[in-house]
Amino acid sequence: MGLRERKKEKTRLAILDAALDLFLEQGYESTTVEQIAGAVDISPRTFFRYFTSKDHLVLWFHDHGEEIMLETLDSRPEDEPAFTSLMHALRAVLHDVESSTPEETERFLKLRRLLDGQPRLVGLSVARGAETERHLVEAVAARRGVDPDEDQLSHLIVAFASCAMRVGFECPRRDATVPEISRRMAETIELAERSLRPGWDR
Amino acid sequence: MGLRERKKEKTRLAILDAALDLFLEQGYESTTVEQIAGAVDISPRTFFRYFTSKDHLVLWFHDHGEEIMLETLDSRPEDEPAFTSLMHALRAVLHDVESSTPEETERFLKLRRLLDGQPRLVGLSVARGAETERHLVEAVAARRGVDPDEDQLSHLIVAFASCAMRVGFECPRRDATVPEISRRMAETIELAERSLRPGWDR
DNA sequence: ATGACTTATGGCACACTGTGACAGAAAGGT
DNA sequence: ACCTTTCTGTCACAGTGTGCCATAAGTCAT
Repeated sequence: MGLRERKKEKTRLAILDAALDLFLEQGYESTTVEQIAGAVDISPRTFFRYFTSKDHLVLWFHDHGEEIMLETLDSRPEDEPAFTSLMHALRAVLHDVESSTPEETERFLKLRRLLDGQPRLVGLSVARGAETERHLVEAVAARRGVDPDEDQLSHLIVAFASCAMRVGFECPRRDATVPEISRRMAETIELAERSLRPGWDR
Repeated sequence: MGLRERKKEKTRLAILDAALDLFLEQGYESTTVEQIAGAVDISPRTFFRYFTSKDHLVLWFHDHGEEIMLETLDSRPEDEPAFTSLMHALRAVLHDVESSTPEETERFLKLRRLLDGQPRLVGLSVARGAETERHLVEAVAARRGVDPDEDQLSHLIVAFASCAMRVGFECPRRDATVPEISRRMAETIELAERSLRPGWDR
């Protein structure tokens, strides 16, 4: 990994950190790209080369999460019920958060604090989740050997799973620590599994 | 209802119709507010007095739907399980679409065609749905006599319900008629109810 | 009708996001 | 050192969305 790439990664994280701090300090809307760029000493134009939009900053976490979910899904046994596999994938994301560096953890918590009670941003996040769902539906349909366009159950399985994820992540309001979030998420997963009829996902 | 209000309503619908047609014709992104305003002979400034944003055009349906759902929820017996009530609320929305005027139906179908396969717009719609969910959670929590901040099950009930709604609405790709959509939605509702353990929503 | 009142509209200036194009700087390879 | 590739800043520009103010249209008296 050359100097170039290392520098880029450093810049990317610097932008992200500066932005999160500014957002938490003065609010998302009232922070401009110009301010963020100023804080890390780059031009606004360059900002848009690192993040395609201001919104993209808030969605940074999703890209990573989606990757982990798809990988985990791939590694689960073929004959495992799809919803169970998805819940494992969800736990894998959680585990990744738990085992990440302090810097990453802090970013994650800052983002959570930022989202908390800001419908506009939660909306963005949910919308991004819908995008992820499309990929998951394809993976699930492939596993079940059906056409994703025709099979409603594949859609429902993924939709229910991402509901559980969303409830688990959003529910714990106020400042929370990673262990607290983790516990809460585990509770939600259990609750979801208890709510569904055994074998519903075939 | 005075002349003023009638005129306003007429303008609002004229804007909506012109916008939907332009969107379907040349795409959402490449249609400007200026064009839409031009098509109905108002100034761009006035456009923003009818719709707070260009995106708002796409969300027009939600406002109505949310209203119906909350009303229906209110009219259901107190002791009915919450998820069942939500499914009834969903059927009420559907019924409203079925029994609306040809103009309204056409708008609905155009909107569906517009959303179809446009992640950006589906995202908007989903994000708006998250907003609705917050209101529904409050209503459901009130019915169940719990604090919405503490009770995960209330969140899960609403989340599952809105999943079912989303799957039902999105799933039928391609041009569809209202009866087809309706049938599909009924299927989804049944599927969702079959998937859940009886009494899970207490 | 005439006038007074309220509300809707248009026009203007403006801030902000996001993009294309180009020139110069930085890094990589030889 | 050189040349190539990639990154960066600057500039110009299109588009969305808002505040402000003057004017036009509607409402409601008398």
